[in-house]
Amino acid sequence: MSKRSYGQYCGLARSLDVLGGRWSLLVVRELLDGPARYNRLLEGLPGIATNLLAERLRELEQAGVVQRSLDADSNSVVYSLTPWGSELRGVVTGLVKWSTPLMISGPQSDTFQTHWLSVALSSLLDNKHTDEPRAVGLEVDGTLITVRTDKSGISIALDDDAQPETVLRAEPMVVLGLASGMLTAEQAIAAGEFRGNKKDLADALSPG
Amino acid sequence: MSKRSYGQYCGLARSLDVLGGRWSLLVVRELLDGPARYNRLLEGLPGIATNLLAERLRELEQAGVVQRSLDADSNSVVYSLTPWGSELRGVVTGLVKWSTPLMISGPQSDTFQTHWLSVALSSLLDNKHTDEPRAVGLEVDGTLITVRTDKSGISIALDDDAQPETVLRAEPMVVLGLASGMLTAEQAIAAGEFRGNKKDLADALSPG
DNA sequence: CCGCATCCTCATGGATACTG
DNA sequence: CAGTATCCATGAGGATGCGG
Repeated sequence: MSKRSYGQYCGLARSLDVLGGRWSLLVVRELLDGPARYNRLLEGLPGIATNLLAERLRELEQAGVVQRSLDADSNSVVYSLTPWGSELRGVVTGLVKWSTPLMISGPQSDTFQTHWLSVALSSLLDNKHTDEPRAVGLEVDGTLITVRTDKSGISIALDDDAQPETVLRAEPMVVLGLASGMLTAEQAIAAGEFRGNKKDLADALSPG
Repeated sequence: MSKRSYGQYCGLARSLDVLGGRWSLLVVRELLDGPARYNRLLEGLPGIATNLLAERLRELEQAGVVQRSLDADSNSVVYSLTPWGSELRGVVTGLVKWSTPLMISGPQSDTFQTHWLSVALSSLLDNKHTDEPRAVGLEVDGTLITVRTDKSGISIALDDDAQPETVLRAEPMVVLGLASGMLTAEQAIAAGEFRGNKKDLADALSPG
């Protein structure tokens, strides 16, 4: 029991032996957005100490959650999730959904990064679908998020070059409130500046 | 940021602000089996320090995950999950499923308690159903677990007074291997002692 | 007994400096 | 850029005490 394990033959305990360390699941969250280099992870995890990130990456690699590879072009280390690690998406999604009450209230001083919203939106809207395909833009914190819905489901894209007709400029909390169903479309619209078609926006973001 | 928060406006980070502390999710696991008193929780969480359990219970209560009530009969404190706390079942289930590779191999020295198996079996078999209702018994570590399947789904019961026709006596790993599909029915049967109908057992525990 | 609170020790985490 | 080394602060673990 050197590396402080719970020492229990229980699925949850063994999962937490791997993922329960501080920052571990947040590292997984970053990598769910795709492979990333060390410094990119540092930026996405404000507050983490450099030694801790290195340690967590080593632990997760040894456990088989993360794999490191060498990018041929830049000749630098790239981290990504293994197939088994990618299966954590459902758990992360579940926690994001569960957190909705914590997002509506709570401290305003927390830092915010736009790509975190893409995880949250994927989670909250994951059973959303519409007969007519739509592409709606959200301008949050200077970044455009494109939400596409069709009958097969939804997809979230950051840094997309598409120019959707409808664009909402709003605060993260308003977007989350609308997506989680805790704000009505009218309340959300009243809280933001808009260009384009407001109804499209409400349709795209109201949970199915 | 007094009580070490991640300080991120992100659903996963805020969930972990509440649940990420050591032992926190294991406390939730214990309470998913039903309300419990302090000493019962201590027994179910071997290795936890008494002050830590008290602290975690206070934190979880303040966050709205756990509620404490006073049992009228025994005049003692009883802990249970709030409705919001109960919504963590899906997350716990997801982690238990994800942990399967960790359960097949790994240290044999870990402690084991039968009621942990009931969480795991509920998770692994949750989409199981059969046209003809069955009740199959598993004798593990001296305790009888009854697995009932019908067309509406499955239910797991501990300390049941029912006497199912089929009873398996097997090691936890064998039960989990069969339930997760990592062991075939033949391999599982070869590894255990049996009374009754082996086929019923394999049918009941093979994932649908 | 039950439900904690206190005290003490040591492992872990956090901040910063530094290096190939 | 991708980490390692170092040092200090904090939290976990274990024993014990204590009122109800």
